[in-house]
Amino acid sequence: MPTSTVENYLKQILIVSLETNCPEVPMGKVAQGLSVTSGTATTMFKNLAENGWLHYYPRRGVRLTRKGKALAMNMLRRHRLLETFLVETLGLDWSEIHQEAEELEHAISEKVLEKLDEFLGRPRQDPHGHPIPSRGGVIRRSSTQSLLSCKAGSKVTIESITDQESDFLKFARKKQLFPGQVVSVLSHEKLADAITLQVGGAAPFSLGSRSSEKILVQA
Amino acid sequence: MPTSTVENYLKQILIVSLETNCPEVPMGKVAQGLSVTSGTATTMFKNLAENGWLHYYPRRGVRLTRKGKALAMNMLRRHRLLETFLVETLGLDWSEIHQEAEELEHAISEKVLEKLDEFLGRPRQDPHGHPIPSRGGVIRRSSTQSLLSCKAGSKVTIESITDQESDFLKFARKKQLFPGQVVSVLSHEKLADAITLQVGGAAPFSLGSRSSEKILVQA
DNA sequence: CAATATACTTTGATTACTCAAAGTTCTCAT
DNA sequence: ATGAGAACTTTGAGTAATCAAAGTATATTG
Ligand SMILES: [Mn+2]
Ligand SMILES: [Mn+2]
Ligand SMILES: [Mn+2]
Ligand SMILES: [Mn+2]
Repeated sequence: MPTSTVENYLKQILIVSLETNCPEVPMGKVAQGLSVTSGTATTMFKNLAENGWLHYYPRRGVRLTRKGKALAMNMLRRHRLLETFLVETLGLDWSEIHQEAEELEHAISEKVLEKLDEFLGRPRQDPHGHPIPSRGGVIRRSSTQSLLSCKAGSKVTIESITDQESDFLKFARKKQLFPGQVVSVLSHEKLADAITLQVGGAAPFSLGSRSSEKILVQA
Repeated sequence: MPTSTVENYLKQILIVSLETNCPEVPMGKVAQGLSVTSGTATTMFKNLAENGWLHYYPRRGVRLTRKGKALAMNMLRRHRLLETFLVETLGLDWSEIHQEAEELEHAISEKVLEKLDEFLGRPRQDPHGHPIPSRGGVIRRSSTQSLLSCKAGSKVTIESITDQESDFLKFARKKQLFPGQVVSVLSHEKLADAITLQVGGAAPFSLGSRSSEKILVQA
């Protein structure tokens, strides 16, 4: 049985590889995502490789094995189903559910997970708009476009918010930036590093590149 | 923050002290209940004492401090609310929920617990008939009478089943032995170490002392 | 009261993480 | 091509939890 630490590493590796569209993930991204030192992650990588979860190519990165990817997908499924449960059933705010799910995902059994999925009506995305992997480990491909890549004058629909920070999510909700919302891009200044948006009938406002990158959209 | 190991030790100590009606709990009962060696429990006791969770009286036992008892009661509350959720909301069988709750109790936050309690309608007992402590750590006193202490000819109501073993619970359900059921004690042979029961219109059957001790009843 | 059994404690070792700090390799810009 | 900096690895040490086995105190019982 994998420990919860192993589960967290594998899930983080999968998340980075989905984000970058590349199966090989550098050590630094994983260490940063898990808030551990680089030495810790290196040591762990050797361990994970020894146990068949991934291939470790020193100074180049890691790549999940079939077994590692299956576990990582399952963790993503757990995490996102739990987030959905916390919002839909218990009524928690979407800005506070990530940390809760981060713990619960390791404690829930396959049996309870299945019952939960059934209870929720087999949802296909979580409250942040992220796709929920199927029981077999298949996941819908996410959009490759963020608000940052939108031209002035375009009108797009928000697919997901890729930041789990409570403060950012609270801000996003206040500005009506959540999955399903339609956004008009009023201007996009490459040099000023900012875009100006309008959502619904509310007053227009601007986002920097850091923030607009976090919002994935569909043309 | 206490680790989940600390939480398990304190909860186990509380359970034994409630069962025996005595605040001082011997090391052996705790080690056995947690399936660790006696040396491990001794080492842990010194640790728990150093951190103010309990008083340790070498070779006599331990006694929870106010702080330790508060945490232990909270763990019992978590455990029993989770068991209730697993049966009432997700529809798991009462014979399989204990192990699930044993993990989940450490992963759930106070905030989620409160929402869960509200969602469940503030239940006062779990599926095995055990009282659920209030948020303030107050618990209903359990019955002191078990089926073993019942005289032949008496008719009693089952309050709770004090064994969490899946196999025993499956057997109990099959024999209609669960909280709320009315049982007639047909005979009680002290020397043969057995009682004969009848529940509802079903055929009478016998229980040994080991088993009948596990079923608490109200006159 | 002594001998024995029971309950408990101590000791030394192991596992699974973690960090800080020192060392190594690789990349890239001059 | 070289030297500076980034990215990565190694080393040594610490924490929390566990066990087996040896040692000690207390209770039971002949
Ligand atoms: Mn996690
Ligand atoms: Mn999410
Ligand atoms: Mn537990
Ligand atoms: Mn119970």
